[in-house]
Amino acid sequence: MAKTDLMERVVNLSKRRGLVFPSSEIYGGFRSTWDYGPLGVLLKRNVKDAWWRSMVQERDDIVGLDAAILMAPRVWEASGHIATFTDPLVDCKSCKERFRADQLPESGACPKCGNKDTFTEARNFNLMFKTHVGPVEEGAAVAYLRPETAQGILVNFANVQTTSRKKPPFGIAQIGKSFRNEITPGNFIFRTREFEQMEMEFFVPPADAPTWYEYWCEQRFAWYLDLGIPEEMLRLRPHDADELSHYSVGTSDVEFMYPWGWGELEGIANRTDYDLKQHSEFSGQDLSYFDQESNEHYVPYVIEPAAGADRATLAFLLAAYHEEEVPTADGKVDKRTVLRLDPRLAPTKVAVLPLSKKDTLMPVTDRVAADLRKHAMIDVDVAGSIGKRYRRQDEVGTPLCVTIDFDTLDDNAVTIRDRDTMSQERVSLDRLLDVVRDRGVL
RNA sequence: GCGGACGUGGCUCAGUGGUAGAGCAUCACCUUGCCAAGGUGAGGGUCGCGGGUUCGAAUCCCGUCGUCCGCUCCA
Repeated sequence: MAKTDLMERVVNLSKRRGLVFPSSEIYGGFRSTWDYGPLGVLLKRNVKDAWWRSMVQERDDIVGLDAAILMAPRVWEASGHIATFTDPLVDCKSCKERFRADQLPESGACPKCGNKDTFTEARNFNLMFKTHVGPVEEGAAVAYLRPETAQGILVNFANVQTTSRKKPPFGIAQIGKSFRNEITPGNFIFRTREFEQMEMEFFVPPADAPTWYEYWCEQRFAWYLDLGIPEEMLRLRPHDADELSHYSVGTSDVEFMYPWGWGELEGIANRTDYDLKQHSEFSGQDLSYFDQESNEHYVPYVIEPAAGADRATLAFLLAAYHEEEVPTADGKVDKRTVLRLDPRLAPTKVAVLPLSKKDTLMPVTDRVAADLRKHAMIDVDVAGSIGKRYRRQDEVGTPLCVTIDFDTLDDNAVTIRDRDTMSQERVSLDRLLDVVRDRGVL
């Protein structure tokens, strides 16, 4: 399939099957905003849950946090966001090129048109959303929507460290919304002004920072592989020195082969002790750590894997989308659309399908559904032919279908049908949960 | 922000001045009973939004919002 088509089809499927809708659609939409529908919210939640599980639940050196989106404005002065998030920009009226006003002397005239003094007034592009706290819009009451979740973690370093009794190396993980007034959002949910981040700040002794940086690059790359993204669609790209952020001495991006080319999925940065030192200075609080063994104070270095939940969701969708040809009963070829999502990410885990919606099959259908429901998101579908219902489930990536037929009433068994192989297996209802669990679906 | 293209029912699209159509999808009933699209019927759009021209506009003009592509930008 042509790559340009893939994006179109995934956007189309998202709308058609209730994964992602344009926000405020009945009002004509609102740029850069998207709403996750009934299936989309499940998919995205599964992505976040998988991240949280690997970061927090399955480790004893990382703890969680949920910090406020609104923070003291001084936080952003200390972090450097107020200074570096604002770019005065001008446009050349002749050739339409855009320049940073503070770099005009270097760039001289437009390379294209050669004209001078044809620039528009400098306008400030502040990537932070500004708002006002309290009823009066005064300068003193200004506040910002956080442009990254990281600062909520960094300013809580001492709180978390003392209450959790963790010692470096240890990390704090957080999932939450961030906001950036991007000049050019686009590519569906890839770049939006409101987005959700999955960030973890890992605090380490300064000397160990390079080692941990390498470690997290490998870990994070492996996470995407483990959840089903093909290796050829992933790469780890170290930043050149001139593209490093103001806080970083080393950054690598985990990039995904989107239909429009390689694009960032996650960035792993060595933020050094920049943030903690800045916050120490601006807040007046000591944010160093005292190491009993070496008997010395130090400000930890921070290794930060920062992932985008929306980008990851999009990547998993793109990687999972397949259209394939299957033979029909009468020897012809049929097309089926299937999302080959890892079962851990699939919005619906099991579909319960009575072969007939005649009254005789409904009581047992209800019982099976009630049992499965306690363990996972399921969908009961009684409408249309059984083949049609299989296709419906394939299209949204449901790993398993449990089909109840008239024999079920006699043998107390059902048919389990697999999304990927389309194979079927007869399973006793007594063993149903175990079998579903064995398939990695629970 | 600039340039170009586009915006018709849930989806894909036809319809270029005389009050809107198709396929798919959805729902009901029937049929079928393990891999979609068999039958009958039903619901659903005033053509992104606002304004203008006209006796009359989805169809022309202006504005606006949104989408895509290319720039620009992009911690």
